[in-house]
Amino acid sequence: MNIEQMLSGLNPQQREAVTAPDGPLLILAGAGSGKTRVVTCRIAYLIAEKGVKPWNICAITFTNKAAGEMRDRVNKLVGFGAEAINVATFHSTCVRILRRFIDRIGYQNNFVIYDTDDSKSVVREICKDLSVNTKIYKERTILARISSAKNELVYPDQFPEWAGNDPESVQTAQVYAEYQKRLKRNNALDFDDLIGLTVKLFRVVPEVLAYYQEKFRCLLVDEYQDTNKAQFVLVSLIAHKYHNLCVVGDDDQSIYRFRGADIGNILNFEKIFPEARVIRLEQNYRSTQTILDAANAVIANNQGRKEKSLWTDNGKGGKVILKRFETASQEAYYIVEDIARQKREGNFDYKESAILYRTNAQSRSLEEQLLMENVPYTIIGGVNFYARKEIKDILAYLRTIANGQDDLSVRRIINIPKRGIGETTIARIASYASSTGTSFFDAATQAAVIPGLARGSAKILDFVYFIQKLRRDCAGKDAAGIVKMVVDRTGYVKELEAERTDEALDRIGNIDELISKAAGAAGEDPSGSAGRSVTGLAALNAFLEQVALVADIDSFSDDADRVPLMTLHSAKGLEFDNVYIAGMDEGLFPGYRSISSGDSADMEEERRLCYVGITRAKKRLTLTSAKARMLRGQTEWYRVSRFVDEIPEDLLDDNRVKSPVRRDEAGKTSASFHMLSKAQEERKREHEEFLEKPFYMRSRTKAAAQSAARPAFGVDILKGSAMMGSASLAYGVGDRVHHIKFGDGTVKEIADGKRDKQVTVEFDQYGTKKMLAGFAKLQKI
DNA sequence: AAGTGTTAAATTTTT
DNA sequence: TTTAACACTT
Repeated sequence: MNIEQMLSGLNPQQREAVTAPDGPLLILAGAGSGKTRVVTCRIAYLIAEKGVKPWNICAITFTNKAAGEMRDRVNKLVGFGAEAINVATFHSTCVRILRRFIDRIGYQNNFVIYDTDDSKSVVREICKDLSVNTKIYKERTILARISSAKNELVYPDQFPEWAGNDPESVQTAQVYAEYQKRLKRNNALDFDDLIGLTVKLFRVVPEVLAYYQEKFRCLLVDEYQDTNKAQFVLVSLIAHKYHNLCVVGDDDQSIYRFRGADIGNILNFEKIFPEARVIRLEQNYRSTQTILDAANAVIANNQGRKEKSLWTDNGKGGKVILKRFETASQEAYYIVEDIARQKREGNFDYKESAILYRTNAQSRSLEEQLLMENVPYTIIGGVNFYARKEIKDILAYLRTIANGQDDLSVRRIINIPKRGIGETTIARIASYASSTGTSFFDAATQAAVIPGLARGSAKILDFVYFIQKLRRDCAGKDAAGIVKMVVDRTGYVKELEAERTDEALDRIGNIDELISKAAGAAGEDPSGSAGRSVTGLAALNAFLEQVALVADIDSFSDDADRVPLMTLHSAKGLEFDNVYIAGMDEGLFPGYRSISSGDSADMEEERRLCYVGITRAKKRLTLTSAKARMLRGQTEWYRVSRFVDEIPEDLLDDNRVKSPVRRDEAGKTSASFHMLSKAQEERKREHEEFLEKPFYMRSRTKAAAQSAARPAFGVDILKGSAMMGSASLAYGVGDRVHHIKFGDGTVKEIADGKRDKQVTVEFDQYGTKKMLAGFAKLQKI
């Protein structure tokens, strides 16, 4: 594409950013301001106008998805030579560097990558071995502290000084040191090591650094607001020679502080690079002005930020819709109904209507409702695909085949499927391994000579031979073929099939997916020499490499017309015509932790998350809230989120009823509310007064919590609106009924549901629908 | 060693 | 509510 043409399609600020001369450049890109476009155009500009060689450009993102998108767009823009540009995530860029040079700092180049689960197992083991009291010092906490130390480039020897000498830190220091030793022994790196050890490599081996300073002469970093200290240092080191560092980000969208992201990196960019040029992109091409105004109003309540204000020349658009419900299921019902209606009326496809929420737990009630109404959906996130048990089992096999040094994987599968190898046997092998200084697998090879294993050694050797045979038989197979072989020969799927449960079927489905992912990865040689398909252990290694660094969001595509459900975090970087943010409740969003932490930085991060959510919407935004919802089995009560109050009223289409008598969504069925006896009314009032105080401010003694939920109305009144209606259904199977939206129909079935009766009606116009009696508002005709 | 049952415990967000 | 860790039984 012609560069003149390309530039003429940009607004002045964008053009300035694209054509800015060499030197540090900070692009403050508000939500929807065409950030990716600017980055890709700049890359094209550098190549075409500045004579920069494609292989001297390195563009770094956080997710594979972002990298993939950037890759596609760069390819289109640059054409010849584009494939030589490094477009990759922080982690995969580091892996590539380490695969090549990590032996310079005493590691092996064929290391494996541990995920958080693996790390946790290692920590658990260490705690056992060092007899750490995990009642006081939780494994999770220890792991979190190790991780944040690594994010700050604090290595084990520096940890005591860094952390202090309170008992917990002393304990953590020991675990950290041992953890690092074991990882090394297992030839493994965790996620944080990928960054941290690359930095170490650069610091310890100057010629390697010098090599990359030359190679990545032009460095571009996306989502810079999410970088942590280690990533900052990494980038600074590489950019130190040429200062050609272009960072793009939005401090208002920094939402990963909890895992070490340091918003200071972007806020202080100009202090660190005094010659930096700063360009603000404030024109938004995504949303309506009303949505932007709402977002601006919310984020304005944050202190530590770069002042900026988004605007658009899109129209004003409709107001932000705000709905308040009694319960989470009513909230879900409304959202699903509304999505269905938008689809019916031809306003928005399912895939254009996204449901966002703060916590994954909230997806449940929404999912139930979507199922009930037969609305297709996809949930993004939750348990990472590669964290699922069955997938981890298969992967452990693959790792064992690829590299017997990874004790964790070997031990994971040594008794899967059951081979009669128990804990004591494993412990014997482990101690033999550590006394002889070999890996667990190598020790197992010697089972015959391990003291105390006389009887069990045959089983061990069977396992060893099994693995060795698998290893030999990899020859000539591609990754998918190898996965298939493992699945077949272990009998993994067969075993699941025998279970005959839904869950087992699910797992089989996941394994099939793994195989097709492997098939998709086939032939893709990560070192670049495309075209030649790889087989055998090389193919296996390539696949394992790919698999280690993927997130769920990476595989999200909007091919199928399904309603996407995801957390606000996952939604960052995406956009939808019609967005619902569910659970706008104080205590849920913002979460009670950030309310009670006393650290305003926590609240500001929540607010940024809210800002991210609002700015996902292009045309229509709905915020919903519920008075009460179930949280781990208990009903908790919420008032409306403060973020809602931060939106000016004139931007809101607000259904919060101001009149004293509340009519809930169920309309007539909630007449039950008005049939309470005087005494009951009184108790309900008392209860509500008590509950004025949100749950997270009440004393948390068990007794108090129980008496709060039980003696007064609590749960009953919640379920009541639905249940009381169903206790006396005015219709039965075979009756003709009328529905306010679907018109007339015949009742086909009435089934007892969890909360309510589920009525199946065959409507004359709209076909068969299943609905909850309490909400359906069916009238006998 | 494997299966069963009990208890406790925990819940943000994920490259 | 759901999950994981632990103890106990067979």
